[in-house]
Amino acid sequence: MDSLRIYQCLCDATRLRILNLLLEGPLCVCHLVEILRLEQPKISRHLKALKQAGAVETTRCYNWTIYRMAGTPNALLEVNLKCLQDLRGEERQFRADLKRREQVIARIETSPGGELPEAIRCLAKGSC
Amino acid sequence: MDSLRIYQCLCDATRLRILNLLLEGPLCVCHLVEILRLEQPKISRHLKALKQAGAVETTRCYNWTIYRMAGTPNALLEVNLKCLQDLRGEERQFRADLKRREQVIARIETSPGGELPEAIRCLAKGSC
DNA sequence: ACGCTATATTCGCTTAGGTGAATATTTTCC
DNA sequence: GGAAAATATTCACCTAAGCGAATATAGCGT
Repeated sequence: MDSLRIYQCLCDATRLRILNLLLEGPLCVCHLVEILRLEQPKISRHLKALKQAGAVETTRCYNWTIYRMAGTPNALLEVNLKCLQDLRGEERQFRADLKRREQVIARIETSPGGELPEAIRCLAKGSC
Repeated sequence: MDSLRIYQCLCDATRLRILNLLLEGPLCVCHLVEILRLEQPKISRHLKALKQAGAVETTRCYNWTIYRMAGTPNALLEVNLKCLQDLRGEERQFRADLKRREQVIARIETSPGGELPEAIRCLAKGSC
């Protein structure tokens, strides 16, 4: 059953948190680690599951792997992602994650070039 | 997380099959057993899960327990139920179940009163 | 009250999937 | 080539949840 695969992939709190973040824009793994405050292997594993389900896509930028929402998701998935966006404000955890995301993005953008390599700044500009 | 509970409840093939059937109209457990061709305890267990998730409601009619879709489901659940309805025709298993449902309903309606007690016929008429 | 039918629950087992810890791989930079 | 950073994978363990079989409960008819 096809829809089952979608629900199985939405059926984990960490994956929902990741989707909630990526719906706002692409992120690389290390920033997801920072925002979610979870172990990196854990996040990588869930990212893999999301990718296999066709929810997210990746691009390589230097040695960062940048995750973004997939361009043309399954219809059922798409509906649920829209719901997830509507829930943004209601779920406490989602709000907290988005707040930390803002801080991280702001830091990248205002970084004088020292703290973070130039490469990663393309994220904020959407150039990779 | 609230949405997680919804997805956990949608994340099982048997429960999706049950919802697919109940979206067409109420059914009692013994008819679900007949249509789904699964063991009764298994179905009862999944019905319990669906009830706890607020997806279905029950009424007692003599000694039949009649399950129907809940009147006012959670918004996220509601969206997914609508999707489920749209998928009716596409999922092979859903179609087969609905076909057997038609046969059962027809048999109830045309039964001369002998095969099945009067009580169960209220189902088809929607009077209980 | 008793038996019958419909439904619900319990039990022990099994399996799928999540987890942390450790390690491997890939890429960049010197 | 070698070190370092970012990411991915493997492993053994653990837990949640589904399962079949057996049993319990509940309500109806006689």
